[in-house]
Amino acid sequence: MKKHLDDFFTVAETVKEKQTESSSPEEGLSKEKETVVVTTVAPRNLSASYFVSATYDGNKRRACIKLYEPESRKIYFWYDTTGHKPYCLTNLAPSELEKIAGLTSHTGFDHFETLKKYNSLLDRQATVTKVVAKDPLAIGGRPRGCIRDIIPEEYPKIAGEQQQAKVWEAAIRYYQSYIYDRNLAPGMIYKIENDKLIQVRHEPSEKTIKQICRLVEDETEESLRNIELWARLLEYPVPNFRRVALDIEVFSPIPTRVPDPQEAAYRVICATLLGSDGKNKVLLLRREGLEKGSERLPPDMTVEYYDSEQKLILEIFKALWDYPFVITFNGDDFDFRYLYQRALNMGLKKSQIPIEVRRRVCLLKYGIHIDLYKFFYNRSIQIYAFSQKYRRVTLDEVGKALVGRAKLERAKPISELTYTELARYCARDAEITLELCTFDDDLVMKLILALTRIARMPMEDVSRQGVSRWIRNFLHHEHRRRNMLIPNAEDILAVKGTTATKAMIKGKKYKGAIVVKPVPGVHFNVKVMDFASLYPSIIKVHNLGYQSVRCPHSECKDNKVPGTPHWVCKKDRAIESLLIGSLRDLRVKWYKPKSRDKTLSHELRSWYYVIQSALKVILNASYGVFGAEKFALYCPPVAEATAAIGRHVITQTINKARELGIEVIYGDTDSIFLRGPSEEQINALMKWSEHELEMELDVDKIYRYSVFSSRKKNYLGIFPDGSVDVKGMTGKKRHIPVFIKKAFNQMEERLGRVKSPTEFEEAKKDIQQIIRERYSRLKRREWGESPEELAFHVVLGKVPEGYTKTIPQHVKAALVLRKKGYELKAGDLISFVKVTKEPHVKPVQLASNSEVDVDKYVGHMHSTFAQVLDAMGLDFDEIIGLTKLERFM
DNA sequence: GCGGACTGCTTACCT
DNA sequence: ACAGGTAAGCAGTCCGCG
Repeated sequence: MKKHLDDFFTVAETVKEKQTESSSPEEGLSKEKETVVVTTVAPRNLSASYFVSATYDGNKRRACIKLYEPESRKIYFWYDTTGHKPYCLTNLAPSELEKIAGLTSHTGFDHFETLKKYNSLLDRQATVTKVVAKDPLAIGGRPRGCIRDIIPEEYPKIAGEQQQAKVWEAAIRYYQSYIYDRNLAPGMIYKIENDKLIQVRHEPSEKTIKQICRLVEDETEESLRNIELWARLLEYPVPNFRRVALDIEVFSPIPTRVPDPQEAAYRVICATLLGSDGKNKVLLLRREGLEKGSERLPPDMTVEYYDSEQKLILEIFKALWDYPFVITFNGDDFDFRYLYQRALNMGLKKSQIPIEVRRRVCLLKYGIHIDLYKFFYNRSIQIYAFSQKYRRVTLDEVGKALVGRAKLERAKPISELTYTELARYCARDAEITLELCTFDDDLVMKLILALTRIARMPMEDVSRQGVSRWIRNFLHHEHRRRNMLIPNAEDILAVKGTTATKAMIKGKKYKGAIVVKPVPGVHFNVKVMDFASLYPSIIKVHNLGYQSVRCPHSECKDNKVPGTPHWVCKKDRAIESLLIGSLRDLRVKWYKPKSRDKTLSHELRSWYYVIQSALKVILNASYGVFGAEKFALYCPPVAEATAAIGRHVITQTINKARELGIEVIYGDTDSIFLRGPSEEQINALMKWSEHELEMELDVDKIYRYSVFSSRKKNYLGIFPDGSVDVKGMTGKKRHIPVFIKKAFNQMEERLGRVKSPTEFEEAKKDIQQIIRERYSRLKRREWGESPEELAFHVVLGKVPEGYTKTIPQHVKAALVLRKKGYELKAGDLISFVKVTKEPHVKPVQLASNSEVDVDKYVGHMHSTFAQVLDAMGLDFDEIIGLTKLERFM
């Protein structure tokens, strides 16, 4: 039954039919086109395999699950055998629906079912009609004539104002609907027995799950059950992913221009296939007059020369039919799209192409395509999983930051490289790509798998979509599991309304967190306490969710949210509160400590680290999504209530600290900075928080001393080991010239050596000396051969034409570059120097030392150091030797 | 016509 | 396409000034 790869082409059957696979609003319309189904249909019985993806097969008209069998390391397709069909729900009875023109006669219509669902917005059972269809496109996805549009459009014509027609759950992708209804768990292990998909239990983890449940025993029974469900998902082992990294190079007649994949007008001249199984092959296209070159290639690399581009591409395709996982960096928008179009251009049949091109993504017919560009582009991943280690999402920058490997420098355009230069260049890209998903014991693959399990979505989707989709999906799943109607966003908004508080920032929807004005000065022996996951804790403890905030019960209206007109339900637990609360508890009480537990095996610890990172990413976004308009369960009062309770919590805590005689020198959102608190005072505050607020307040950091000016979000903290925590200081910001940063770093180093107030006085003198020295170097114009170190580096937030209101300096510099023939995109980093002549900026590449505006740089030094000097009672101008009178002139 | 006070825009950062 | 709050620099505008 296990078909060998070489048989694929023979099994492939071409079916001329409307393409009906996975309709989705995001992907828009599928054009009528010839589709090919290449099947590796699972045998009637298949051993334990990982559920890695799900789709809808338009030809078979059934859900299709992709299973990765870790022994053979192959993908098998299992097609639904339960007869599950796509549907949507409506409030109209079948008798009413039958009157609607074009509904029961719709070609995709199947039948009606009447059922009961719980409407959580109104807290009552509702009778709804399930409109079952033959395929998902009949429900929605076409521009006109979908069941979900016909019902609200046609019904008023026959019924007038009597009743409003409502449709629910019509925009859920079919394969997601299938996953929810069958309570399937993507990322988990299944086997096939007699064509039935059966989940496999992993016995060794049962013990662990009992342990976890004991750990959180204080919770309600419902929480406990929910925690157990999550724990079962997360405790399962991870497979080894057999994968190949792919990178291609394309000829381009214009060196600065990347060929357009829509046209694929130029030859594919090189490709690298680098497998996790040792495959390491560079494919080169023979071209006239091209030199071999003298570069040495790695000994384990095989180089193959091709006379025909078609053969080269077919060799790539062979790998795409073979590997269960294919990794690219930007394959969605370039490599796969280009290969697909190029293959069509040369007359290959779609059945010979292993790629499925959609509007925004490129998927594989056989395996799973992970586009790491999309994954690393995800802001939450960037910030919370990789703590901003990379800023711009380029292979070079992410590679350097995470695996310490940069792209190869290239002196010539791609098209002019010799064979060996080209091979090395392309191979390096593939190496970085593969390493990005193998480093730290497959961290990235494991992270994607953990998120797949939590979010209940296919690996392809979870690696491409944002955190709001992940959260939406696990909440949707929970709705279905509990037979709850999934509300429409506009209904939530209509019932719950908007916000009532006034934001500090113009244009924001509601008031956010509190930042306490710092006490300026140098404070020794500082302890920083903070609430573990403040907002998720609030959501958990205060039962926040769209159904509970402003619930329909009059008896709950006295349960007010401080500082708002909102109230919270006292009767029913909101599912967001339950689920986010469970995830919080699991992270804080189990996964985070376990990820540091040295008694565990390295392997287990690394998996626990991955899970705690995945949970961190989700928890950090779990409050924000409720205030995000695009979130499917958008509910501004929930976000507003969360922030309001947060303000209440921090102010109460500060008050209590003062009551206990502790001096609070600063605080931001969920943290308080305490000067010289005693052990007893700390303990008293922790106990109070536990009892009064039901929140865990812990000592997060200890500073030997800290340095505050009067600025918020701006301080230095010196740890006991002498390392320095720098927050918000200009001297550390990415855009500031290296020349200024160097002096700032010197100062930082000096501060790290200070152990006592007496020593601090010594350091003050040295710091003044550091500043004086840098100042006079600037005045003497001693910064090196070129003004490189004086360059500011500012990211272009949008294309230069996008700046209509003002033209900031970096844009002015960018426009100069453009004139010189540079191509500029949003996200590009512009480096420029401040010069004396109009328009006072110049791209660093074009600037010379003589035109530098030294006084501007003195000004920048002034403001950079003022942030620290203010705290020390020093003045920049006095340090550099200006008298008060001179400053005036 | 000019300069200071002000607002708004933009980027980078903090939680 | 998770949120709001803060700092800083500059662009552009308004207003007073015999």
